[in-house]
Amino acid sequence: MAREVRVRFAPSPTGALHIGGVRTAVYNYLFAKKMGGKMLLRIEDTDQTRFVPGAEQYIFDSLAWCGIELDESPVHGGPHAPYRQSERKPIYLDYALKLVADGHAYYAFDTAAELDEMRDRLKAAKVATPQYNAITRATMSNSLTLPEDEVKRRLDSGEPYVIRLKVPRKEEIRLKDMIRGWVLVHSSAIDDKVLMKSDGMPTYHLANIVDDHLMGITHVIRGEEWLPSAPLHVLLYRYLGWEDTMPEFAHLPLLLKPDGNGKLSKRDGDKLGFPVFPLNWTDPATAEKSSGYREAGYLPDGFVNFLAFLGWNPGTQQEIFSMDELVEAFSIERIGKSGTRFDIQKARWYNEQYLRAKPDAELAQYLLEALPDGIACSEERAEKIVGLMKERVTFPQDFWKEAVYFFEAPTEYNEQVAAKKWSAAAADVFLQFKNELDSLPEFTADNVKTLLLQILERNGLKIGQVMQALRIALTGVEAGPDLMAIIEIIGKNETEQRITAALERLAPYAK
RNA sequence: GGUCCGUUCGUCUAGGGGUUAGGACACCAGAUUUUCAUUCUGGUAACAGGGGUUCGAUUCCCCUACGGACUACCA
Repeated sequence: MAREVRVRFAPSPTGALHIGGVRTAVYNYLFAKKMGGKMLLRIEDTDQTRFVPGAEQYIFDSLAWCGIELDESPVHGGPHAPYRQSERKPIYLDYALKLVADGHAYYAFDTAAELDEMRDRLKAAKVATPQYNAITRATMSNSLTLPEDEVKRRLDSGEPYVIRLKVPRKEEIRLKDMIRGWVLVHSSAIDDKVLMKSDGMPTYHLANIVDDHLMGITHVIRGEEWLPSAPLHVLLYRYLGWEDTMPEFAHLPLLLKPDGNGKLSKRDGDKLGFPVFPLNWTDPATAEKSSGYREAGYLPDGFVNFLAFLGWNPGTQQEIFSMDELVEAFSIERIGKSGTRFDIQKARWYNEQYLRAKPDAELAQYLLEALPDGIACSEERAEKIVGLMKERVTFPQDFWKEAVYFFEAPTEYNEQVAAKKWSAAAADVFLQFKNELDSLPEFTADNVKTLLLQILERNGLKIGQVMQALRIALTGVEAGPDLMAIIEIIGKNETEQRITAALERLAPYAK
C-alpha cells in the first residue's frame, strides 16, 4: 500500500515571502489536497546571520491570506514537532557523525582565508570549477589528510571545524524528476558540501534531508534553483540508508521578469509598478517598504487562480478555478518545464473576473469601508452604486475612487469636454429639466429619462446633443455608468442643485 | 568558464509524425450604448536555426544559437 502523501513548504525567514515562493506553496497544497495527503510547513532557519524578525509571521499571514491550510507547522503543531530547524539543532549532529563513522563524511579545519587561497590558486591554474572535492581535499586540512591523533587533538581543543560530505570522484548520479524525467549528473560536478557548519548548525542540505526523512515527506515540490543540488541530496539519502523511502522530486520552473533577463526579483516590482510580495512588508533593518497584492486590492482567490496558472494548466479551456476546482484538476504532470514570464495584466484580468462574480451586497462593503468620515451611505444605496460600477473596476478601492460624485457635487468640471459639449441650447434644456423635475410622480431613472426626452423633443434637440454636457454638469467627469441611474441615486434635490451650480459655472461656454 | 535545465503567437499556454497549429491576456477593428467601460463579432500574431530518421516533421534524434538556474560554513 502506498504511503500517505506528505508534502512540505520549507521557506527561510529571511525577509518577505516572494511570490514565487507563494506559488510553490500553492502547488504543494494543491497536490496534498488532491492526493488526500498532508501539507506541513517547516521553517528553515539554520542561518542565524540571515534571520529577519517578523519574516516567519509574514509567511503564516501570507499563506493564510491565500487560503492555504496547514496540517502541521510551528504554530499548528504536529507529530513531528518542532517544525523550526533552529529548535531541532540537537538532531542533526548525530546524523553527520554517523556519516563520518561510515566514511561518507569528514572533519575539515580550513579557515575562510585558506579556502579563498585554494580557490584563487585553482583559478590561476585555469581549473574550470574551483571546488573542495575528491582531488583538492587532499591538499587541505581535514581528517582525511591529518594524522588521526592530530584530528583528535584539534577536536578536543575546541578548534572550529565543519563536517563535509565525501563526494565520490567518479560516479554517475541519476534522479527522476516528476517534471523533467531522468536527470544525470556526474559526481565530479559536485563539491564536498559542508553538512555541519562551525557554529554547530547544519546546512540546508543536511537539515533538509534529515527532516524530510524524519517527517515522512513523500514528495518534494520546490523551485528549479534546487535542481543542481538534487543529486547531492540523492547521495545523502543513500549514505544515510534512506534511499528506499526517498521522496519523489518535482522541480518547478522559475518565475521570470516580465521584461529583460533573469528571474523575477524584488526590484522588478518597484520598477514596473506591481507587487512581488503577497502582503505589504517593511524591512525591519532598512525600513524599506514593499507593496503586497493584498493591499493593492487583489482578491486572494483570484490571486491564487492566477498563480496556479503560471506554469500549470488543466488542459481544458477553463480559466477560472476556485480553490476546490484547482485541487480537483491539479496534477504535477501538467506543470510545464520552461520558465514563466510574469504578466501583471493577467493578474488584473483575474481580479476583475473575481470581483464581478461577487454579490453586490459584498461589494458594497468595500465602498462603505472606503467612505471618508462624515459621508454617510446606506447599505441599500451602496449596493445600487456598486451594481452600477462593478463592470468598470479592477480593484475594490476603485469603487470609491470612481464613484465620488455619488456623494459629493463636482467642485470642478472637465473643462475640455465642457468647452466642446456645453451650449446655450443645452443649458436651456437643463433649466427646463430642473424646473419640471417636481412634476414627476416618482423619481426613477425611467421617469427622469422620459421627462428629458419630452423636453428635448419640445426644443427640437436629440439626446446625443446634450447628454455629455449633462453628465459633466452632474458628475464633473466625462465618463461613467448610465447617467439616468446616477440621477436616480443622487436624488432630486441634489440633481437640481448640481444643475443650478453648473448653469452658473459653465455659462461662459454657452454660445 | 563549468554543470544541469529549458525553447509553440508580445505574454501564459493546448497540441503532437499528416491539424486551416486551438484557447486566454494584451493589442487592433466593427457592432451595441447618452459617454467611458462592459458585452458581442471579427482581426493581426507562433512551432529559434541547421542537420538527420521518415513517404511525411512543429512533434523523434543530434548539433548550434539563445534563455535560465546553480557554481558559499545562504537557503
